[in-house]
Amino acid sequence: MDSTKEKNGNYKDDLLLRMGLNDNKAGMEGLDKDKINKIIMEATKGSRFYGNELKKEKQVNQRIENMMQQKAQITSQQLRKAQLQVDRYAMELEQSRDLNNTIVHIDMDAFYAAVEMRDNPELKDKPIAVGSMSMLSTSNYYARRFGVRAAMPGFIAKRLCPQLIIVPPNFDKYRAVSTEVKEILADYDPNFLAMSLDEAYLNITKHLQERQNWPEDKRKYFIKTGNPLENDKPRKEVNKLREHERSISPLLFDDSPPDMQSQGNPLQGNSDEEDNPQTLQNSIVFGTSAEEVVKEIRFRIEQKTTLTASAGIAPNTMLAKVCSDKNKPNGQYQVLPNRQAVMDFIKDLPIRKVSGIGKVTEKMLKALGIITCTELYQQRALLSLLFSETSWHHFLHISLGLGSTHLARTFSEISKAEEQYNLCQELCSELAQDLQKEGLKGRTVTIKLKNVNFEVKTRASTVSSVVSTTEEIFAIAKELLRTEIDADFPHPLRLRLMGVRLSSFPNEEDKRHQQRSIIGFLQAGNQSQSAPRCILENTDKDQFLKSLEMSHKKSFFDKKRSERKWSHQDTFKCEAVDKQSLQTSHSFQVLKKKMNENLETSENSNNSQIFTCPICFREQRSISLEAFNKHVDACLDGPSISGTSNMFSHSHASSTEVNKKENVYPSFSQSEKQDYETHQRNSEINFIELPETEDNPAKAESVDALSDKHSKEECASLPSKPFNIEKCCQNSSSTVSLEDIASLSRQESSQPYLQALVCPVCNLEQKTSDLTLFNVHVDVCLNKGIIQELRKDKVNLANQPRENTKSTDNSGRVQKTATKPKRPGLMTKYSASKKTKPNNSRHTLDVFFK
DNA sequence: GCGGATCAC
DNA sequence: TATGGTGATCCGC
Repeated sequence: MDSTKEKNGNYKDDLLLRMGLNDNKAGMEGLDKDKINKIIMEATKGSRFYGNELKKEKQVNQRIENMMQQKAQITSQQLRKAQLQVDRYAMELEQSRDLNNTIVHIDMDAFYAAVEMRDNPELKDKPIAVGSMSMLSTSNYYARRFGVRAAMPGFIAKRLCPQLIIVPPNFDKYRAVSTEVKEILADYDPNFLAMSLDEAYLNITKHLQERQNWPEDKRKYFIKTGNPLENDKPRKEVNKLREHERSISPLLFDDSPPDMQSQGNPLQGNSDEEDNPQTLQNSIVFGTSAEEVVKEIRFRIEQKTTLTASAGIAPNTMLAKVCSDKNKPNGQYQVLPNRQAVMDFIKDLPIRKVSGIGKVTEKMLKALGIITCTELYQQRALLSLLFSETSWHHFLHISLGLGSTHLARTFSEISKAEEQYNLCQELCSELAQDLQKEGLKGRTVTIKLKNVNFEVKTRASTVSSVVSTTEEIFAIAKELLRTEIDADFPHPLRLRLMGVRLSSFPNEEDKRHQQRSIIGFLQAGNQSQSAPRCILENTDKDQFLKSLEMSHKKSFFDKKRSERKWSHQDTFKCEAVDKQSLQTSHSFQVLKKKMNENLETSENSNNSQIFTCPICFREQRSISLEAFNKHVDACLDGPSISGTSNMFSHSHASSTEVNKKENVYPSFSQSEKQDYETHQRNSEINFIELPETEDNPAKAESVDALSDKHSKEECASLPSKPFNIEKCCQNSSSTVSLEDIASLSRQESSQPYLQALVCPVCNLEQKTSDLTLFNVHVDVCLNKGIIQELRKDKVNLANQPRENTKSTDNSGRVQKTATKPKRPGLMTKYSASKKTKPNNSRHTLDVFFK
């Protein structure tokens, strides 16, 4: 939603600068900036609101003054030290740069206003805003020419534009439209992350991979024509026709830079001839590239809702968000997944464009002469001395063009026995349905439990006769679960994942059938027959992935700390029996087929494969696939849970050290690294940084903060506390000399990929030299397909804080509100401290979406 | 821990 | 006439 932060400056940000503002030419229609500012100031000056704004500004100015004083005291020696420290971290970040994901940010154009205009043709070609005289939520582009913006009070807007029509918000309607859009988005990423009614992130990496093999008719869409039979729909036919015309207009499809096509996207196989949608008479075929996918998404949104969306495509969320703004409205933009493209894009980007940089941060950085990301990077050493670690880490991420490469959703653990039983039952029900579809019955019920520390347990029970109904399966699963709950009593089981599996199918037909599935691969080593499995993760797999990604940078202790904290959210809505679920089901079939193909390939050529067990992360060299599967099953089913856990953690701790080694010896060959890592694994846990970190809570705190910054583009609060250089230097690894760092700096641009590893599951080359990341990939390949496809929205939606929650508290602090819904009567901070009278004309920019 | 500041929508 | 509401994090106290 367009809120206070809008492109050409924003309403509140400029409020205090309006007195002396000058630039800007007059628009064709509407007002020039001078005039706008004048009107706003006249309406504002002298008000209590204005007084408060002045007060707040003073505080910020004071902060800036303090900062400048601190800056004046910094010695050149301090600065040099800081530079080393920061550059070391920058190199770590650079090394972990992940360009393998394709993230899309979708943003509906002037959403509320667009909906109102769509449904009331009289509003077309008129300046409108949604909201009240007290506050506007959004305005259409016509009104924006008069300076009418979101977060502006309606009465001021009226002064700017007397003919402005203010429409009261109709959230039910917006929600309904939003649902329509989200149904489309789910086709491309069932785990998409909705930030509000009009904004969402998608990770289309997987979709792109699958799409490469799609026949044309799967990418073909018919253009809706003005069929009189559809006139019963509320929308006016005239709109449809007009929108249809626009759907294939250059505006929709010619919005990316010309160089985009030629540079090519590594994710796409057969690109060129398909890069432009082929428009036939009444249909349109989209290509297989990311750009084409996003065009398709936007086309479908427009066809379905007659509303337009803008989109950004990039290797991470931070960039994707900025991109979606670039060609707004009704446009898209891509930053190609290579470092140069990212850095070029970032180069002159004003920091204020980045999500998380608000007006205060902007102002403080501006005082240091920092406006663009390049300047942000240039001043990195200084920033590390003036800002908190959390903040400068965040800044460094931004200035390197880094951001989240996956869509983290957060969930709370499930630790109440009752909830666990309920969950279990639901999973059994789900499983029973799947079994029914497949016509299967089995004798062995297995539950899989993963606790908050990622320790995995599987417990199975085999009965004498086959079972298949919810009740039958649950009866067995419940007992297995009860045993586990009882075993930990009085401590609760703190679960983040639960899965139920049925196996031991009686006949060959079932066996053959199952062997063709992904599950067959997973279980082939353990049982001659394999099983459909229904897994629900109460934390998103991506979240898991995030944690693992982070792990190689974090000590054992830090990892454990962050693992402890998972707040709660899931939003993917599974619609009942409609087109949606059919498509989902279809995509599952595709996945299964693909996995099967990969399996065959792997089997044919597995003599020389090196597999990495996704559970213990140990490499299994030169073994057969069957043996590998046996190993995985042993890991999964093995009784030594703590052992598994240790290996898990240990492996990551080792990887951390490997990374350090890489820093020191960047020319390490892959085999040397593997040997090194093996050695580390075989040696004692002395690389787990537990004692050091425990003794040094400040560091633990900081590493957590770092993980926060990795995981999401968070707002950076700006304390005036200087960064403690001594402590930091002390904390840095003593094995890295300054010369090493210097030599590394020189190699900054050298090729980081030493050798490609081949994933044993998807059989695709993973261009990373980082074994941990590779293992993460394998793990995801193994689990994600099943989880994403079979996971249903079991989490009680009523318990969701709200859909656009984007934050996870994995900082180790006590979580206050994330998992439980606020009670309606609760006094909010705002109403308790400031609000003087109830606001009856309440309207918000975002609303719970369920 | 709590409350203020910041940020997002 | 009149300048939102809510959730989240960070940080100072």
